[in-house]
Amino acid sequence: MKMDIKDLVLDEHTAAHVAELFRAFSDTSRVQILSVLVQSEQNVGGLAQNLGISESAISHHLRWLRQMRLVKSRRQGKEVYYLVDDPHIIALFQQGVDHVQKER
Amino acid sequence: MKMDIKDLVLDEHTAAHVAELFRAFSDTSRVQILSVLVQSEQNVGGLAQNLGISESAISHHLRWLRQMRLVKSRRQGKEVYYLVDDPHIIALFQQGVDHVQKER
DNA sequence: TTAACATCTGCATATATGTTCAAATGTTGT
DNA sequence: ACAACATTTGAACATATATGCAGATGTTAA
Repeated sequence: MKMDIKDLVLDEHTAAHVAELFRAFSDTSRVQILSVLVQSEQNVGGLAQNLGISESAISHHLRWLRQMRLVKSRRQGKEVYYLVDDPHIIALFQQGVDHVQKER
Repeated sequence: MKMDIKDLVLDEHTAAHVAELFRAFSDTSRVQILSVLVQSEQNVGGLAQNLGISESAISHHLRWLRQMRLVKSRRQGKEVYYLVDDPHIIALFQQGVDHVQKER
């Protein structure tokens, strides 16, 4: 029997989801945000202050990450704390960071 | 001594590189292309035919991936064969695919 | 050198995306 | 209820990105 290339290709629907997942890590600001949230819980203002990005921009990114279910949020008083708690996501992200840092 | 959040944040330069790496996997067409090239060598025409994407579009993507050093190319006659041969990249990609496929 | 085929390239363009701004919403303490 | 603070939201805008098209380049066989 013969091996068909089409059997190797991800169907478009799955591929779109994979692309969407990786898109979460494809922006400099989001990478910086996630580099914190994979290690410790943090609120919007704290992130904005430490990353030098506006609170609004941070919030937009977090909304996106929340809709993708990549971060969890918890309100404590006026503040909302975010974190990444999925070990697979953390591992995936860290692997990308490691690969970049190994290249020098 | 106290733990500063700034110590957790990836510097902008590194973050930009990480984002760039993940951007390679952040487009549906590229994901489909890579889903083949992580498993077997393939040429431009073959990819175009099996993915239903124009040869020009495929070539544009491959140029990008080549510049990122994520794929290797080898010319055999008129055809140019591409593949992904870095085990870390393959693992990273596969991990993303696995995560999506586990979610159903 | 031609012809035929495969791939690549630059440009144009439509769409997607990140950020800012201003205003809205939510929360706490007075 | 009000003021003060934190976060969210939607609209507008500027930039980035994917793709098609037309032509250029590379390769082989005659």
